Parts: sequence; C-alpha cells; structure tokens
Amino acid sequence: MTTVDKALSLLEYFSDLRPEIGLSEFARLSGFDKSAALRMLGALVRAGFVEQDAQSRKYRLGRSFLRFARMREEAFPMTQVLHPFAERIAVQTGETCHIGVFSAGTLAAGIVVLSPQSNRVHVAQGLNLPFHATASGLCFLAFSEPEEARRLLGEGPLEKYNAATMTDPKQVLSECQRFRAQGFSLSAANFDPDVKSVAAPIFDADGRVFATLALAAPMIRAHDSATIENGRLVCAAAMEATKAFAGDVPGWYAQIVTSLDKAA
Amino acid sequence: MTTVDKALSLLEYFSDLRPEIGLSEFARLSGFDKSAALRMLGALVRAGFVEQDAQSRKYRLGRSFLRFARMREEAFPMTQVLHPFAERIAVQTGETCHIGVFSAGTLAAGIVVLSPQSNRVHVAQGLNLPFHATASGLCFLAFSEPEEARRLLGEGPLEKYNAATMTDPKQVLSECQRFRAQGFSLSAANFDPDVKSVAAPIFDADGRVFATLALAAPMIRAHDSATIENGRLVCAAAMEATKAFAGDVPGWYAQIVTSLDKAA
DNA sequence: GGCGTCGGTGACAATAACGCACCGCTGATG
DNA sequence: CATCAGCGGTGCGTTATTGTCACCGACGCC
Repeated sequence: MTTVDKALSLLEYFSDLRPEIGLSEFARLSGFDKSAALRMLGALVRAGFVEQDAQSRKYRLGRSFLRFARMREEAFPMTQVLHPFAERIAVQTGETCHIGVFSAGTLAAGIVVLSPQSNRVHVAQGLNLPFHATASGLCFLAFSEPEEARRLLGEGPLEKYNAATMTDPKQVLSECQRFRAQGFSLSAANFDPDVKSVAAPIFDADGRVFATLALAAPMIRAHDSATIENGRLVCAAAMEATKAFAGDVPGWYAQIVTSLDKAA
Repeated sequence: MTTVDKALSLLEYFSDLRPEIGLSEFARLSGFDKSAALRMLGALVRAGFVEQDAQSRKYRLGRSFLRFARMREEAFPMTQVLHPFAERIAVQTGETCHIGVFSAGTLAAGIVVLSPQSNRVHVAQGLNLPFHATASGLCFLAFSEPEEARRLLGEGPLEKYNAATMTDPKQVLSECQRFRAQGFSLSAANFDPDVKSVAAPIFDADGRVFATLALAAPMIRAHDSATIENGRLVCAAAMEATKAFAGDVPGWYAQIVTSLDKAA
C-alpha cells in the first residue's frame, strides 16, 4: 500500500451520512496516526479534493470533484450514453431501473430512472449496492473474475439486511455461478423485504463488467413470468448498452442472451 | 511537496483537449521518472481516479469522480444554490452569465447560463478562465489576499491572447486594486477581442473569494452605461449568492455594494 | 481546578519513494 | 526485412519521505 493509496483511502470515509469528518475522527476511522492523516489531508486540500470548514475545522469533499467529473463526462460520456437504456427499460416494463457503477471497490447506483407507477421501488441516486444482497451486486460478482469476487466479498459473515439475506460468502458465490450461466442475476428480498430484482452486466472494452443494469419491482407485481421476462429484457438492454459504450460483449455471453431471446 | 501532491498533480494534465495521456507522456509533462509516474498512476487507478484504456494503454479520468461529485453536491449543493442567481442575471440583462469556480489553483466556468439573444457570448462549461485576461480571473485576484494573487500570477510575462491582454503581473495587480475599490472587475477584449465583461466576487464562510459571478456582453452592446449597470447588478447578485451559500460578505464589501446601489 | 478531547506541531527512526538501467513489444522507416 | 525509436512496464540500491510518539494551547464539562 503506497502513501497515495492511503491518502486516497481517506476519501472513502465520506458518505451521504457522514459528509464532514474531523482530523481525529479520520485518524480513528482509518487507523492512521493523526499527524500522518493531517499530512495527507493537507495534500488533498491543496489539490481541492477536500476542503476545511472555517468554523468547525472539519473536512468535507472539495470542489475539484465537480471540475473533474465534468471533464470525465465530456471526454467519456458514460452517464449520457447509458441513461437512455435505463429510461427505455423503465418505460417498457413500468418498473424502476437503475445502473450500478463500480468504482474503487464499491458498486453504487449511478443512474436511476423511477417507475412511472405510483407503487414503485425507490432507489436513491448514489445508493450503495452491497455485493451479496442486491441483484446488481450479485450480477457484478457473477460476471467478475472468481478471484475478484472472493476478494470483494471478504471473509464473511456478511451483513444481514433482513431474513432472506445470504451471509455466507460460499453460498453467495455458488448462487453467482447459477446467475452467470443464466445470463442475469436475481434477488428476492435480500436487501429490501418487498422488492424483487434482476440485473445484467455491462462490459467495458476489456470485456470486464464495470456496471450492471437492474430492474427492481415490488414483490406484489413480481410473478415468476414477469421476472423471467424482465431478466430477458435487462440482458438484451445491457448487451446493447455495452455495444453503445464500445464495450466488448464476451462471445459466450452473447450466446446466452440470444438463446434467451429464442426461448421467448 | 509530498508524494500525494505529486500523484494528484498528475490529474491536472488532463483537459478537454487532452483527455487521454500515456505513461511516457505523463513523465514528460510532469518531469517525474516513468517508474515514479507509473507507481502514482497505479494508486490513482486503484482509487478509481484514473482508468486505463484496454487497447491504447493510455490513461483517462476515472469513474470515482462521478461518485464523489454527486456526494459533494448532495452534502453541499453549491451548483444547485448558485445556478438560480446566474439564471436570473442572464434573463434580467439578456447577456451570458457564468460563475467561475476556483479549485486547486485554477478558475473554471462551473455554471454557465447563455444569453437568450441570438448575438451572444458563448462560454463553454468548464472553460479555463485565465487570471490575468478575464473579468472573472481579475476579480478573483482583486479580492484574494495580495500575496495569493502574486503567487497565482507568477513571474510573468503572461500569455497574450490578443492585443489588449495585459502581460505584466505588476500592471495586472495595480488594475486589481482599482477593481477591489470599485466592487467589481472589468475586462474589455483581454481574452476575446469582441467581448466586454464584468465580474463580482462570491465569498465562502471564511470571507475568502472562491467563485466569481460574471456577465459577458458582445462589445457592440457594451456601452459604458450598460457596463456600469451590469457591474452594479453582478455585485448585488454575487452578494446575495454569498449569503445564500452561508458565506461571509466582508463588511467593507457590503458597504461598496450599497453605495453602488445608492448611486443608481 | 482538573479532566478529556479537539486540531495541530516537531523530530527521530523506519520505510517507501526516486531514478537508473533494462526488458519485450510495436509501428514507422529505409 | 532489418533497424530503430518509442512505447508500457520491471527490479533494485540509494535516499528522501513517512510513521510514530510526545507534546502544545484551546475548548467544553464536571
């Protein structure tokens, strides 16, 4: 672990729930010494990645993120390109669609299009999507390198969000094998007790998953037939999205998707 | 200069014109050794701040910026809060309004509202605003600490964008003194030969400038009387923006603005 | 007053970064 | 087709940076 890794890891302690962090708090959270944390924060402040509140002396995320996010989206319009696919699927199915985007070890809802119906699943922009307890997360694991998947899950036991949440990494990984063969993942009440979701992978130019297209429906509307149909739809849409993004759909995955289409 | 500073400084070489950079190119641009650059880039990749293209092996800005930018804007909705002020002034005056946001040593157009008229000044979102050659930049210098202003200008000579551009830091600083006393800055044909602009400072909770509200008009519409009126308007709007942002307007600045209002 | 915690500083020992030489690969050029 | 320059990337001894600990003044609490 280089010094730069350590410094950048400090940023990961920010969240919607903890938007401001003091020096000692950083030291406690990260396990670094206060003086080391201070030195790193100094560098982050100079680069505009963190700024310090005048009164409270606490630190918060800085303005540079806006600048770089704009540049990134300008040069590489990921959100812009993927949004229409989420939009289309949401309208087509009448369910809430979101795209989970992986970065630095976490999967978060980067794009969200809510269902037009009044009884709908709500997904907050930026919501963290746990790997073991959401269709998106399971999908990401299923289509990652097995080794990577194990690393992301860790040793376990995994956090239990409700009765149906799987907590054993082994069990999660074996489920993932099923999902990989099937082309899409499935999650019923793993995260939210009244929600059933499906998710399909979006690949980058390397042929590696970097995002997942997911559809989340209230349990009451999620009959088996609807779920299977939704699975087929997210697969097709995710594959198109991959292509729109100049990504590389692995041959074996394309085969699965076409065979799903034939079955329908 | 810590290692973290060096690593983060690599990111500054990205721009709209240079969205992808190779390893050797980084080494050349930054003056670091290739192996050092590679190590730093490795850390940046692990944190999701840069990603590497599969084919070209070049590096580009990563997905983490989207995540953090969203979090920052959620916790601290700067863009959201400031946008209405730019909008209002653009409509009120019929000219293009932009807000320059300072971060990590550079001032860039973070918010842009184009004039509704067909003959209008165009400002691109994210455009870099040179300190010595734009009303925004001059305004930022004028209301910064003098020492900071000198540091930002450097030794000179400054880049000449056209005939009217000031290139001597001393001259620029003395102009800035005038602007500071006057409450807003003025720039005629310093950057773009056919544009005349005014800009006023937006202060943070420390009472330090961090952004500038600017109005840019085609020379043909920029009579002296219109320019003075625009100056008054940007001052008033910038002061309101500061307050909306929980910023601290220095007493002496509030006085200048109220005396401008009386004069009108 | 006495205590705990805060943000921040200074200095020395420990460790990670610097910078060089070098590798295999690719694409342009004669 | 051989050459060569440039590319991304590696390995390793030397050297500069970082981790660690003690300590500071300030603030709030009992």
